[in-house]
Amino acid sequence: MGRVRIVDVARRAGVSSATVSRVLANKPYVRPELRQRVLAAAQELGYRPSRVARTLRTQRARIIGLLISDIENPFFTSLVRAVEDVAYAHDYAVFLCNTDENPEKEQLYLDLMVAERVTGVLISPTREQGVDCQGLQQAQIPLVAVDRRLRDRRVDTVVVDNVGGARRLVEHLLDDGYREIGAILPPPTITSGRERYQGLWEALHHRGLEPRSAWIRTGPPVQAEGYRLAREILGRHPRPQALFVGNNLLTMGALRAIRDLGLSIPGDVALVAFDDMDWMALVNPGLTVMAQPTYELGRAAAELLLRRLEDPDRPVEEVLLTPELRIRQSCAPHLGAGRPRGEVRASGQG
Amino acid sequence: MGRVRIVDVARRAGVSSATVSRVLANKPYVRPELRQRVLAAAQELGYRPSRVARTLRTQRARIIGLLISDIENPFFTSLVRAVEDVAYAHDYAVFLCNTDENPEKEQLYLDLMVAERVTGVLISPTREQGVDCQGLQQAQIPLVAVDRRLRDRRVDTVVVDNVGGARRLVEHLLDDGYREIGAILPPPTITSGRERYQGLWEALHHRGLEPRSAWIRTGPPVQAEGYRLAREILGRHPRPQALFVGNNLLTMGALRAIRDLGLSIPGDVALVAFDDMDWMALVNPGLTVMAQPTYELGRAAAELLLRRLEDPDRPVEEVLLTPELRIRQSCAPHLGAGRPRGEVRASGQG
DNA sequence: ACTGGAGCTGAAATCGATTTCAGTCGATTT
DNA sequence: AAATCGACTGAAATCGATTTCAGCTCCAGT
Repeated sequence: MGRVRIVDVARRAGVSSATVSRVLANKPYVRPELRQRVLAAAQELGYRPSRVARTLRTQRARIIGLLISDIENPFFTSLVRAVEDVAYAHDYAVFLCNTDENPEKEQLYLDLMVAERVTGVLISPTREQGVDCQGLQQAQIPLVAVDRRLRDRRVDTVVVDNVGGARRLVEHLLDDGYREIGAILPPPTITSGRERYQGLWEALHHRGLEPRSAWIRTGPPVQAEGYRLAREILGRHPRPQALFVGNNLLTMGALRAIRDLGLSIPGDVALVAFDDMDWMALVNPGLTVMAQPTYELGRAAAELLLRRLEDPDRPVEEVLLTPELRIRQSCAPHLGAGRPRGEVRASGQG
Repeated sequence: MGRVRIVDVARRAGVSSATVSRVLANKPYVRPELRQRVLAAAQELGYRPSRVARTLRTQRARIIGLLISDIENPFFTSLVRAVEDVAYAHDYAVFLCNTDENPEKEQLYLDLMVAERVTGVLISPTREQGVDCQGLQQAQIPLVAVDRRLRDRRVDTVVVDNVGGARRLVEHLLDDGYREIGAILPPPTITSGRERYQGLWEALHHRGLEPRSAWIRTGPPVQAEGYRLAREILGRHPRPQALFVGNNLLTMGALRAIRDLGLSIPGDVALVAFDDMDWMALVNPGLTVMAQPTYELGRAAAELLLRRLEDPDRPVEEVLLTPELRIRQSCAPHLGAGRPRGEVRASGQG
C-alpha cells in the first residue's frame, strides 16, 4: 500500500521526518544506529515515498520525455520498450510523445517537456536543424538525440552507422552484378536519410559508377510515400535493375508498388532495404536487409541520459552502433554482364 | 513557459488564489466580472496549473494505467496509440506497463497502480480469473477490461466478437470446400482463446462436423509457440488441409513452420487467421484474416473509462466491436469433394 | 578553561495547487 | 430595526516530501 507517509516512518523510528529523508537519500550526518532504526522502520511499514510530493518540493519530476515520430512504427516500438525498461529500472517514468514527423507537434511537445519539468529528454528529431531547444537549455534539462543527429554537436547522440550500413548494402547489390541501381530514401533534412545517400554514393563511386538521379527519390519516411516513389521510379524507361530502400515504412510502400506493378523480385527488380522487421523473413522472397539494433539504440540512449544526469559536466558523447547485414533472397546474382556497363551513365536522362 | 504560478494570476487579476482556483475549476460563487478578470489574466500570462501540486492536494493523479502484455506486439501498439490519443485530449497521462503475459508481473503493476494513485486502469488481463483487484476496489480506482474479459462481470469491458469472428472465418474455410481443419489457439484461460474455439466449434457443428482434437492445439500467444504447435500439427499423418490460427503472433510462428516444412499455401495447407497486420497483405500468398479494429478497441476502452470516472454509478457497460473479414489468397476453393466427407470423423485418431 | 568546529538532529519553511472556514455585504423577511 | 439568508471572497490549512537553519553535544587545540 502507498498509505504510509514519511512521518509514520519517523514516528516508528523515534526520529523526525528530516532524519528519515536524510537516511533514505543516503546523506551524511546521521548516526549509524539511527540509520539502522529508520531503515528497519521503513522496511517494516513498506514505505514508498510519494513521487508527487517529492517532485513538488524538488521541482524535478523523475520523468524521461521521449519524442519519436510514431509508436506504431515497429522500429520505434522496440526502441521505446528499451527506454522504458531502463527507465523503470532506475525509478523513472517515461512520457511518450508521437510527433508524426511534424515539426510543429515536435515543438509543442518540447515546450510541454519544459512545462512539466521532466528530468531529461530523448528525441529522434524530425529534422536536423530548426529545433528550438532554448527552453530545455534554460531549464537545464539534458537532451539526447537518438537514431537521428541534431546539427548542434553539443548534445549526446546515439546513432547507427548509416553511411557504412548503406554502403555495405549497396556493395552487396554490386557484388551480385547489379549496376543500374535506384533508391528511395528519407529526405536529406533527416540525417539518417543524408547519411544513407552518402553510403550509396560511396559504394557506387568506389566502383567508378555515378548515381542516376532519375532513379533516386527522397520523401518523408511513410508508407504512402514509399508506394508513390517506387511507382514513379519503376514506371520509368529504362527502369533500374535493383532498388535500395532506406527505411522500413518506405520499404513496405515499395513492396506494395512492386506487387501492383506486377513485377517480380529479384527477377524484374532486386531489392535491398534498411531496417529489418519480423515479417521481412516471411515474405516471398525474403528481403535482404541491414538490420538496425533498435533495442540497443534505445537502451544506449537511455543510459547515456542517465549518465549525463549523474554528471552534467562529462564530455559530450556519441555512440555509434553497427547494423547487421542479413542476406535473404530479394537480391540474387544478376546475369546481364553482356551489356556494356560503361554506358550506364551516358544513357541517363535526369 | 510553466513559470507562472496561480498567485501570479491572482495578483494580476487583483484577487486571491482561491478565487482563481474557483474560476478555473468552473465553480460557482464568483462574480461574473471577477471571473472575466481572472480568465483574462490567466490567458495573458499563459498560466498552466502544475499537475504536481494539484495531484498532491487532491490525492488523485490524472493518470491512466494501461496494462498490456507487450507493446512490441503491433496489435497492442495500435491500441496503446488510441488510448494515448484519448488520454492526452482529456489532459491525462498514460502509465504503460508490459506484463509479458506473466501474472506475477501483472499483479506487481496492479499494486503499483494503487500506490501511484492513478485515476483509472485499463487492462488486457493475462487470465480470466485470479487477478486480485482488491487494492483497486479499496482505493476506488475504476477498471476497464479491454480485448479480454474478466470473470468478474461488474467491470466495464470492451471486446471484439471473437465467437462470431472465428465462426465466420471457419465458415469461409468450409465454403471453400475444406473439411479437415486444424487450429492453433490461445489457451482457454484467456477469454479470447476460449471464444475463438467456441466459434470454431459452432461453425463445424452447424455443418455436422466435429473438431478433431489431434489437430487442435493451444498455447501462450507468442511466436515460438505458434511455430512449435504448427510443426506438431502439420507433422502428423494425416495432416489437416487447412489451419485456423487464432492470434497474430501464433500466425507468424505458424508461417515460419510452414516455410521450414516446405509446405505451400494454400496448396498443401490453407490458412486463415485472426488479426490483420500490414505485412499480411504483402506475403505471398496474402493471408485471409479476420481484422480486429485495434485502434477502436483502445479508443472505446479509454472513453468508457472516462465516462465511468465522470459518473461512478452508471450501469456496467460492455462494448462489443465487430471484426472484419479480409479475403486474400491463403485460402482458395478446395477441390477434393470426391472423397466421402462422412468419414472425416470416423478416421479421427485423437 | 575557553573557543571553534565537526557531527548530528529536529522545527519549520517550502513547493503550488485545492478547499475549508470565517466573514463581509446587500437584500429580504419579521 | 433587527434578524436572516444567500452570494461572494480571501486567509489559512492542507497534501508529503526536501532542505534550511538553528541549536545541541562532544572533542581538539590553544
